[in-house]
Amino acid sequence: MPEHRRNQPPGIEHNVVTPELLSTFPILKPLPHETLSQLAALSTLRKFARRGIVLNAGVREEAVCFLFEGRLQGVDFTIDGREVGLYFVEPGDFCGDLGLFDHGTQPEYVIALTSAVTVFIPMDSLRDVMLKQPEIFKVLGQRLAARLRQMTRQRSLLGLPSISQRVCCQLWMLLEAGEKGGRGAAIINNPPTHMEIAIMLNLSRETVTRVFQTLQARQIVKRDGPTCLLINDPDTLKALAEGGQEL
Amino acid sequence: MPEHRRNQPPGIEHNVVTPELLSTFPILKPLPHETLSQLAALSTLRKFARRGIVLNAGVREEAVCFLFEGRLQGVDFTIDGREVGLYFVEPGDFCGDLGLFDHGTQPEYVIALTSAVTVFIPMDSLRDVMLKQPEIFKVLGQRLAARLRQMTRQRSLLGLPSISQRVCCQLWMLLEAGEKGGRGAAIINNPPTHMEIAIMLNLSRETVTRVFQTLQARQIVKRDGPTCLLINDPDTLKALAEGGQEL
DNA sequence: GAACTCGGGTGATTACAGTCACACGGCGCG
DNA sequence: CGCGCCGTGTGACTGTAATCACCCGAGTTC
Repeated sequence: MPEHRRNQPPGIEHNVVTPELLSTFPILKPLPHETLSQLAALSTLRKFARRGIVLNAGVREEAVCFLFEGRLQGVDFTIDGREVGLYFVEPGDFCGDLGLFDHGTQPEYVIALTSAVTVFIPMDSLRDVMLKQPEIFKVLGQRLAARLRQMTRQRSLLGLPSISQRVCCQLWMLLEAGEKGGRGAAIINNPPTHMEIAIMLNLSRETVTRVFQTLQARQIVKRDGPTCLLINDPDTLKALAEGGQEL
Repeated sequence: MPEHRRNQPPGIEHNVVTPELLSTFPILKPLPHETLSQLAALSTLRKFARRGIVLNAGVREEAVCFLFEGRLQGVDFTIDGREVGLYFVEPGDFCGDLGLFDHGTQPEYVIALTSAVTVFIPMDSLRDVMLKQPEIFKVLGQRLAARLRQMTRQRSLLGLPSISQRVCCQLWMLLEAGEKGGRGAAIINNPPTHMEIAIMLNLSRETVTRVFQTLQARQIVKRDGPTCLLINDPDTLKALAEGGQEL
């Protein structure tokens, strides 16, 4: 089969994982080409439809999931079936890496928020690589630490008694995570739906909608099509998030 | 100075950190004696009164804190000053280790719930040791993973709509963490105060008290002095925690 | 032993977010 | 095309947990 090198996704169109594809992920980039080739040979490319289940909770997942395209969300379910939003996974990032460290089961579900293209790298192989390459080990440790930091922040969000403050704080965090456009206005691309925000903040969907209504009425944010949320007035949003101002 | 080897705490009475003291911590135990001696020479023994601040949030802590005696709690504060309970630290465990991985600042406060005896080991030295001893690195990674798992569980607790279920779930987790006495009855030693439970569950102290009142009235739990909580009926508690039964 | 603090216990009141019910527009799909 | 789903928008109602105010007893400290 002749290998056409197209512009962006190497190997994608044939559902084949190439070393080049793997090297698009920042964590894997420093690895020698040979190692990448070995990993690539063992890896599988998997596509998911919206709402598809990428990783199952409670089972020992046998692979780490690297996201190439789309957007994933880590979610958990309470005993009574309520959905709880934990974190988002953006392209270039990965999830399901906890087992690398402790051989345990996957603690939470990961689902596709949009249709998504992922690469599954077998956990054992990746662990071998990681233990042999202290650099990778270090970076993975850093990522783990970052996850913990993020969870701690999110947890303290939930402590906020004011509901609108919670929503504004979450918006603010989304803004920080994404590109922070120039002063005076910013954009959140592909913002989470009201429902997705709601489960991250322990709120009902309606409550989130009502907060957004108020924010829009006060011209602080503005919808710009279904894939874009304009933040007209980041300063006020920040003030609201920090409690310096009431909604 | 003649060295008296007393029964339990080696060096404690003189505020000196000995290699023996360090080796009482499971993570450090596998280290060669020489390494322990080097670490011990750099470490300091610090005692804290109840409510004392062990680690500060937002600053780059220069040492990892190992708990020898007492009980610590990781707490965060919301922007409006509300306290949020994150986790407990029991003797033999440690905290403030996140910076080992990413050189970042301490994300949350750690305070002493009781008077406490701790050993502070300089972060740089410990990091050197960890990078040289892959075994230790691995164990530290496991601990980090465990923290993440625990936070995820705790987070899903917060999603429970029923307040009493939340409290029962938390009690159940405390039971699992501690010794699980024989069938039919169990004990939680030094249980958290109502206030401490409340901030972990995003509840008010009064609400926790009321739930406890109901639990006691139904003979499911029973106070046994200020330092001991008897779980008379773990099965019912479990049912309540899992929502199989209403309170 | 008085004066504290701290943990726990209780009632009355009330704000407020959840729930339910329904309506509407866009979009994919048979 | 019509159909149904999904994300959003809105009103009415209501349960419920926070808040406030207070009390009590047990330890500490001076």
